[in-house]
Amino acid sequence: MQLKMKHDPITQKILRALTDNGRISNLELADRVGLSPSACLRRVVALEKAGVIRGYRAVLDPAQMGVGFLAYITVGLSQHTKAAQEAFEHAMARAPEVRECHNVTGAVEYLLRVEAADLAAYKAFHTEVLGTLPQVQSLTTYVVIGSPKDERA
Amino acid sequence: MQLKMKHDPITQKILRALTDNGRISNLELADRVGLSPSACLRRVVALEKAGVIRGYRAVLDPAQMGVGFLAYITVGLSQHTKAAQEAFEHAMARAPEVRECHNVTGAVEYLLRVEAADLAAYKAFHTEVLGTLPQVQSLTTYVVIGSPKDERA
DNA sequence: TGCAAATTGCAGAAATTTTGCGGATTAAAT
DNA sequence: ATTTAATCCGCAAAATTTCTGCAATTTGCA
Repeated sequence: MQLKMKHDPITQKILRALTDNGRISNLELADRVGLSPSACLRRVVALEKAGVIRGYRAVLDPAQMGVGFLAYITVGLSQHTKAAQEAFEHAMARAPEVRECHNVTGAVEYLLRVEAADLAAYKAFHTEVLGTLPQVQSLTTYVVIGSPKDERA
Repeated sequence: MQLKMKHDPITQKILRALTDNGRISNLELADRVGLSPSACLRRVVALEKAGVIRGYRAVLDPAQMGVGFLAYITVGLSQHTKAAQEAFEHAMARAPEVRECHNVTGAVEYLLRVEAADLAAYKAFHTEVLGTLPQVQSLTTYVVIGSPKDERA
Protein backbone atom coordinates (compact mmCIF):
# COMPACT_ATOMS: atom_id res chain seq x y z
CA MET A 1 0.00 0.00 0.00
CA GLN A 2 1.21 3.47 -0.80
CA LEU A 3 2.43 5.28 2.26
CA LYS A 4 1.95 8.76 0.90
CA MET A 5 3.06 11.46 3.29
CA LYS A 6 -0.39 11.95 4.61
CA HIS A 7 0.50 10.63 8.03
CA ASP A 8 3.46 11.52 10.18
CA PRO A 9 6.48 9.21 10.27
CA ILE A 10 5.49 7.42 13.44
CA THR A 11 2.01 6.71 12.13
CA GLN A 12 3.56 5.34 8.99
CA LYS A 13 5.74 3.03 11.00
CA ILE A 14 2.75 1.87 12.99
CA LEU A 15 0.69 1.17 9.93
CA ARG A 16 3.51 -0.61 8.21
CA ALA A 17 4.19 -2.76 11.25
CA LEU A 18 0.54 -3.67 11.69
CA THR A 19 0.14 -4.44 8.03
CA ASP A 20 3.07 -6.78 8.29
CA ASN A 21 1.96 -8.32 11.56
CA GLY A 22 -1.45 -7.38 12.82
CA ARG A 23 -0.95 -9.17 16.08
CA ILE A 24 2.31 -7.67 17.20
CA SER A 25 2.05 -6.77 20.85
CA ASN A 26 1.58 -3.13 21.64
CA LEU A 27 4.73 -3.32 23.72
CA GLU A 28 6.86 -4.40 20.80
CA LEU A 29 5.10 -2.04 18.45
CA ALA A 30 5.78 0.86 20.78
CA ASP A 31 9.39 -0.14 21.04
CA ARG A 32 9.73 -0.48 17.29
CA VAL A 33 8.27 2.93 16.51
CA GLY A 34 10.03 4.64 19.38
CA LEU A 35 7.09 5.51 21.58
CA SER A 36 5.93 4.57 25.04
CA PRO A 37 3.33 1.79 25.09
CA SER A 38 0.59 4.08 26.23
CA ALA A 39 1.21 6.70 23.59
CA CYS A 40 1.50 4.01 20.97
CA LEU A 41 -1.74 2.38 21.97
CA ARG A 42 -3.54 5.69 21.90
CA ARG A 43 -2.40 6.24 18.35
CA VAL A 44 -3.51 2.79 17.26
CA VAL A 45 -6.91 3.27 18.84
CA ALA A 46 -7.21 6.66 17.16
CA LEU A 47 -6.32 5.14 13.81
CA GLU A 48 -8.96 2.49 14.30
CA LYS A 49 -11.59 5.02 15.27
CA ALA A 50 -10.68 7.22 12.33
CA GLY A 51 -11.15 4.24 10.05
CA VAL A 52 -7.60 4.30 8.77
CA ILE A 53 -7.29 0.82 10.22
CA ARG A 54 -10.43 -0.94 9.11
CA GLY A 55 -9.75 -4.11 11.02
CA TYR A 56 -7.51 -7.10 11.37
CA ARG A 57 -7.66 -10.50 9.86
CA ALA A 58 -5.91 -13.83 9.94
CA VAL A 59 -4.29 -14.90 6.70
CA LEU A 60 -4.93 -18.56 6.00
CA ASP A 61 -3.09 -21.01 3.82
CA PRO A 62 -5.28 -21.68 0.76
CA ALA A 63 -3.95 -25.18 0.23
CA GLN A 64 -4.77 -26.22 3.78
CA MET A 65 -8.19 -24.65 3.43
CA GLY A 66 -9.03 -26.88 0.51
CA VAL A 67 -8.44 -24.26 -2.16
CA GLY A 68 -6.34 -25.89 -4.84
CA PHE A 69 -7.46 -23.88 -7.81
CA LEU A 70 -7.34 -20.17 -8.43
CA ALA A 71 -8.31 -18.18 -11.48
CA TYR A 72 -9.17 -14.71 -12.63
CA ILE A 73 -11.99 -14.35 -15.10
CA THR A 74 -12.95 -11.45 -17.27
CA VAL A 75 -16.65 -11.17 -17.94
CA GLY A 76 -18.35 -9.31 -20.74
CA LEU A 77 -22.05 -8.57 -20.43
CA SER A 78 -24.53 -8.70 -23.26
CA GLN A 79 -26.36 -5.64 -22.01
CA HIS A 80 -25.01 -2.59 -20.28
CA THR A 81 -28.16 -1.74 -18.42
CA LYS A 82 -28.21 -1.06 -14.74
CA ALA A 83 -30.57 -3.97 -14.28
CA ALA A 84 -28.21 -6.37 -15.99
CA GLN A 85 -25.29 -5.20 -13.89
CA GLU A 86 -27.21 -5.52 -10.67
CA ALA A 87 -28.42 -8.98 -11.56
CA PHE A 88 -24.89 -10.09 -12.31
CA GLU A 89 -23.45 -8.52 -9.18
CA HIS A 90 -26.06 -10.16 -7.02
CA ALA A 91 -25.23 -13.51 -8.52
CA MET A 92 -21.56 -12.92 -7.75
CA ALA A 93 -22.36 -11.85 -4.22
CA ARG A 94 -24.09 -15.17 -3.66
CA ALA A 95 -21.34 -17.35 -5.14
CA PRO A 96 -18.88 -18.45 -2.46
CA GLU A 97 -16.21 -19.27 -5.05
CA VAL A 98 -16.10 -15.60 -6.03
CA ARG A 99 -13.82 -13.80 -3.61
CA GLU A 100 -13.57 -10.61 -5.63
CA CYS A 101 -15.74 -8.97 -8.23
CA HIS A 102 -14.46 -5.78 -9.81
CA ASN A 103 -16.30 -3.55 -12.19
CA VAL A 104 -13.75 -2.41 -14.76
CA THR A 105 -13.42 -0.32 -17.86
CA GLY A 106 -12.16 -1.72 -21.12
CA ALA A 107 -13.20 -4.53 -23.42
CA VAL A 108 -15.01 -6.32 -20.59
CA GLU A 109 -17.18 -5.23 -17.69
CA TYR A 110 -16.04 -7.41 -14.80
CA LEU A 111 -12.98 -9.10 -13.42
CA LEU A 112 -13.49 -11.94 -10.95
CA ARG A 113 -11.20 -13.77 -8.63
CA VAL A 114 -12.46 -17.31 -8.21
CA GLU A 115 -11.21 -19.87 -5.70
CA ALA A 116 -12.21 -23.51 -5.94
CA ALA A 117 -11.16 -26.82 -4.48
CA ASP A 118 -9.87 -28.16 -7.77
CA LEU A 119 -10.35 -28.02 -11.50
CA ALA A 120 -13.53 -30.07 -11.34
CA ALA A 121 -15.04 -27.68 -8.83
CA TYR A 122 -14.03 -24.75 -10.97
CA LYS A 123 -15.54 -26.31 -14.07
CA ALA A 124 -18.78 -26.84 -12.22
CA PHE A 125 -18.84 -23.21 -11.17
CA HIS A 126 -17.95 -22.03 -14.64
CA THR A 127 -20.68 -23.94 -16.41
CA GLU A 128 -23.40 -24.14 -13.81
CA VAL A 129 -23.16 -20.64 -12.42
CA LEU A 130 -21.51 -18.33 -14.91
CA GLY A 131 -22.75 -20.30 -17.90
CA THR A 132 -26.37 -19.99 -16.87
CA LEU A 133 -26.46 -16.25 -16.28
CA PRO A 134 -28.33 -14.60 -19.15
CA GLN A 135 -26.36 -11.36 -18.82
CA VAL A 136 -23.03 -13.02 -19.50
CA GLN A 137 -21.77 -12.75 -23.03
CA SER A 138 -18.09 -13.59 -22.84
CA LEU A 139 -15.84 -15.35 -20.36
CA THR A 140 -12.08 -15.53 -20.39
CA THR A 141 -10.30 -17.53 -17.74
CA TYR A 142 -6.78 -16.85 -16.52
CA VAL A 143 -5.65 -19.74 -14.40
CA VAL A 144 -3.19 -18.66 -11.74
CA ILE A 145 -0.18 -20.93 -11.71
CA GLY A 146 1.78 -18.86 -9.24
CA SER A 147 1.73 -15.57 -7.37
CA PRO A 148 5.23 -14.11 -7.05
CA LYS A 149 3.71 -11.25 -5.12
CA ASP A 150 0.49 -11.06 -3.18
CA GLU A 151 0.47 -8.45 -0.47
CA ARG A 152 -3.22 -8.85 0.05
CA ALA A 153 -3.03 -12.56 0.81
CA MET B 1 -12.38 -18.73 1.64
CA GLN B 2 -13.83 -22.15 1.23
CA LEU B 3 -14.25 -23.92 4.54
CA LYS B 4 -14.10 -27.45 3.20
CA MET B 5 -14.64 -30.08 5.88
CA LYS B 6 -10.98 -30.64 6.36
CA HIS B 7 -10.96 -29.29 9.88
CA ASP B 8 -13.25 -30.15 12.75
CA PRO B 9 -16.15 -27.81 13.56
CA ILE B 10 -14.37 -25.98 16.36
CA THR B 11 -11.35 -25.32 14.19
CA GLN B 12 -13.64 -23.98 11.52
CA LYS B 13 -15.22 -21.63 13.99
CA ILE B 14 -11.83 -20.47 15.15
CA LEU B 15 -10.60 -19.82 11.64
CA ARG B 16 -13.76 -18.06 10.66
CA ALA B 17 -13.64 -15.86 13.73
CA LEU B 18 -9.99 -14.96 13.21
CA THR B 19 -10.55 -14.27 9.55
CA ASP B 20 -13.32 -11.92 10.51
CA ASN B 21 -11.40 -10.32 13.37
CA GLY B 22 -7.77 -11.28 13.73
CA ARG B 23 -7.41 -9.38 16.97
CA ILE B 24 -10.25 -10.85 18.92
CA SER B 25 -9.05 -11.72 22.41
CA ASN B 26 -8.44 -15.36 23.13
CA LEU B 27 -10.95 -15.08 25.93
CA GLU B 28 -13.73 -14.02 23.63
CA LEU B 29 -12.67 -16.44 20.95
CA ALA B 30 -12.75 -19.29 23.42
CA ASP B 31 -16.17 -18.24 24.57
CA ARG B 32 -17.43 -17.96 21.03
CA VAL B 33 -16.24 -21.39 19.94
CA GLY B 34 -17.23 -23.06 23.21
CA LEU B 35 -13.85 -23.94 24.62
CA SER B 36 -11.85 -22.94 27.65
CA PRO B 37 -9.33 -20.18 27.02
CA SER B 38 -6.36 -22.45 27.47
CA ALA B 39 -7.63 -25.13 25.12
CA CYS B 40 -8.58 -22.50 22.60
CA LEU B 41 -5.22 -20.81 22.75
CA ARG B 42 -3.45 -24.12 22.28
CA ARG B 43 -5.45 -24.76 19.15
CA VAL B 44 -4.68 -21.36 17.73
CA VAL B 45 -0.99 -21.80 18.41
CA ALA B 46 -1.12 -25.24 16.78
CA LEU B 47 -2.84 -23.79 13.74
CA GLU B 48 -0.16 -21.13 13.50
CA LYS B 49 2.64 -23.67 13.81
CA ALA B 50 0.99 -25.93 11.25
CA GLY B 51 0.88 -22.99 8.87
CA VAL B 52 -2.89 -23.04 8.51
CA ILE B 53 -2.80 -19.54 9.93
CA ARG B 54 -0.02 -17.84 8.04
CA GLY B 55 -0.19 -14.62 9.95
CA TYR B 56 -2.28 -11.60 10.76
CA ARG B 57 -2.51 -8.22 9.17
CA ALA B 58 -4.23 -4.92 9.57
CA VAL B 59 -6.59 -3.90 6.80
CA LEU B 60 -6.20 -0.25 5.92
CA ASP B 61 -8.54 2.15 4.19
CA PRO B 62 -7.18 2.77 0.68
CA ALA B 63 -8.64 6.25 0.43
CA GLN B 64 -7.01 7.38 3.66
CA MET B 65 -3.75 5.83 2.53
CA GLY B 66 -3.70 8.02 -0.52
CA VAL B 67 -4.75 5.33 -2.97
CA GLY B 68 -7.28 6.85 -5.32
CA PHE B 69 -6.62 4.76 -8.37
CA LEU B 70 -6.83 1.04 -8.84
CA ALA B 71 -6.28 -1.08 -11.92
CA TYR B 72 -5.59 -4.59 -13.05
CA ILE B 73 -3.14 -5.04 -15.86
CA THR B 74 -2.46 -8.04 -18.04
CA VAL B 75 1.11 -8.34 -19.19
CA GLY B 76 2.43 -10.31 -22.12
CA LEU B 77 6.13 -11.05 -22.27
CA SER B 78 8.21 -11.05 -25.42
CA GLN B 79 10.20 -14.06 -24.30
CA HIS B 80 9.11 -17.03 -22.29
CA THR B 81 12.48 -17.84 -20.83
CA LYS B 82 13.01 -18.37 -17.16
CA ALA B 83 15.41 -15.45 -17.10
CA ALA B 84 12.85 -13.10 -18.59
CA GLN B 85 10.24 -14.21 -16.09
CA GLU B 86 12.57 -13.76 -13.16
CA ALA B 87 13.64 -10.35 -14.33
CA PHE B 88 10.05 -9.27 -14.66
CA GLU B 89 9.04 -10.70 -11.30
CA HIS B 90 11.92 -8.98 -9.57
CA ALA B 91 10.89 -5.69 -11.07
CA MET B 92 7.36 -6.25 -9.81
CA ALA B 93 8.64 -7.18 -6.38
CA ARG B 94 10.41 -3.85 -6.20
CA ALA B 95 7.50 -1.73 -7.39
CA PRO B 96 5.43 -0.51 -4.45
CA GLU B 97 2.45 0.21 -6.69
CA VAL B 98 2.19 -3.48 -7.50
CA ARG B 99 0.27 -5.19 -4.73
CA GLU B 100 -0.28 -8.45 -6.58
CA CYS B 101 1.53 -10.19 -9.39
CA HIS B 102 0.04 -13.42 -10.65
CA ASN B 103 1.57 -15.75 -13.19
CA VAL B 104 -1.29 -16.96 -15.33
CA THR B 105 -2.05 -19.17 -18.27
CA GLY B 106 -3.74 -17.89 -21.37
CA ALA B 107 -3.03 -15.18 -23.89
CA VAL B 108 -0.86 -13.29 -21.41
CA GLU B 109 1.68 -14.26 -18.78
CA TYR B 110 0.94 -11.98 -15.85
CA LEU B 111 -1.90 -10.24 -14.15
CA LEU B 112 -1.07 -7.30 -11.88
CA ARG B 113 -3.01 -5.37 -9.33
CA VAL B 114 -1.71 -1.83 -9.23
CA GLU B 115 -2.60 0.81 -6.68
CA ALA B 116 -1.64 4.43 -7.20
CA ALA B 117 -2.47 7.80 -5.74
CA ASP B 118 -4.23 9.01 -8.87
CA LEU B 119 -4.30 8.73 -12.61
CA ALA B 120 -1.14 10.76 -12.99
CA ALA B 121 0.74 8.48 -10.63
CA TYR B 122 -0.56 5.49 -12.48
CA LYS B 123 0.49 6.90 -15.80
CA ALA B 124 3.97 7.50 -14.44
CA PHE B 125 4.19 3.92 -13.26
CA HIS B 126 2.83 2.62 -16.53
CA THR B 127 5.27 4.43 -18.72
CA GLU B 128 8.33 4.73 -16.52
CA VAL B 129 8.30 1.29 -14.97
CA LEU B 130 6.32 -1.10 -17.11
CA GLY B 131 7.14 0.73 -20.31
CA THR B 132 10.87 0.46 -19.77
CA LEU B 133 11.05 -3.25 -19.05
CA PRO B 134 12.52 -5.00 -22.07
CA GLN B 135 10.62 -8.21 -21.36
CA VAL B 136 7.23 -6.57 -21.64
CA GLN B 137 5.50 -6.97 -24.97
CA SER B 138 1.87 -6.12 -24.32
CA LEU B 139 -0.03 -4.26 -21.63
CA THR B 140 -3.76 -4.07 -21.15
CA THR B 141 -5.18 -1.96 -18.37
CA TYR B 142 -8.49 -2.58 -16.68
CA VAL B 143 -9.33 0.39 -14.52
CA VAL B 144 -11.40 -0.58 -11.52
CA ILE B 145 -14.39 1.68 -11.16
CA GLY B 146 -15.97 -0.29 -8.38
CA SER B 147 -15.68 -3.51 -6.41
CA PRO B 148 -19.10 -4.94 -5.60
CA LYS B 149 -17.34 -7.75 -3.78
CA ASP B 150 -13.88 -7.88 -2.26
CA GLU B 151 -13.50 -10.36 0.53
CA ARG B 152 -9.77 -9.91 0.55
CA ALA B 153 -9.91 -6.20 1.22
C1' DT C 1 -11.59 -54.05 26.64
C1' DG C 2 -7.48 -51.61 27.62
C1' DC C 3 -3.57 -48.83 26.75
C1' DA C 4 -1.44 -44.64 24.85
C1' DA C 5 -1.77 -40.29 22.92
C1' DA C 6 -4.22 -36.22 22.56
C1' DT C 7 -7.17 -32.73 24.47
C1' DT C 8 -9.47 -30.36 28.01
C1' DG C 9 -10.30 -27.39 32.09
C1' DC C 10 -8.52 -25.27 36.17
C1' DA C 11 -5.75 -22.15 38.62
C1' DG C 12 -1.89 -19.50 39.31
C1' DA C 13 2.03 -16.85 37.33
C1' DA C 14 3.66 -13.79 33.94
C1' DA C 15 2.86 -10.43 30.71
C1' DT C 16 0.12 -7.09 28.33
C1' DT C 17 -3.40 -3.77 27.78
C1' DT C 18 -5.68 0.11 29.46
C1' DT C 19 -6.50 4.35 32.06
C1' DG C 20 -5.61 8.50 35.04
C1' DC C 21 -2.60 12.21 35.62
C1' DG C 22 0.91 15.82 35.44
C1' DG C 23 4.08 17.94 32.43
C1' DA C 24 5.93 19.36 27.96
C1' DT C 25 5.44 20.88 23.33
C1' DT C 26 2.87 23.18 19.68
C1' DA C 27 -0.58 26.21 17.66
C1' DA C 28 -3.70 29.81 17.76
C1' DA C 29 -5.32 33.99 19.46
C1' DT C 30 -4.87 38.23 21.83
C1' DA D 1 5.39 38.86 22.78
C1' DT D 2 2.38 36.53 25.96
C1' DT D 3 -1.41 33.91 27.10
C1' DT D 4 -4.64 30.15 26.21
C1' DA D 5 -6.00 26.03 24.48
C1' DA D 6 -5.19 21.86 22.56
C1' DT D 7 -2.25 17.91 21.80
C1' DC D 8 0.69 14.49 22.86
C1' DC D 9 3.93 12.26 25.78
C1' DG D 10 5.74 9.24 29.54
C1' DC D 11 5.01 7.23 34.08
C1' DA D 12 2.71 4.20 37.02
C1' DA D 13 -1.13 1.69 38.82
C1' DA D 14 -5.21 -1.10 37.73
C1' DA D 15 -7.64 -4.25 34.94
C1' DT D 16 -7.33 -7.96 31.58
C1' DT D 17 -5.35 -11.23 29.09
C1' DT D 18 -2.03 -14.60 27.85
C1' DC D 19 0.53 -18.40 29.05
C1' DT D 20 1.99 -22.72 31.67
C1' DG D 21 1.92 -26.78 34.74
C1' DC D 22 -0.89 -30.47 36.02
C1' DA D 23 -4.51 -33.77 36.77
C1' DA D 24 -8.59 -35.54 34.64
C1' DT D 25 -11.18 -36.75 30.62
C1' DT D 26 -11.76 -38.15 26.07
C1' DT D 27 -10.33 -40.29 21.69
C1' DG D 28 -8.18 -43.60 18.71
C1' DC D 29 -6.68 -47.96 17.92
C1' DA D 30 -4.94 -52.60 18.74
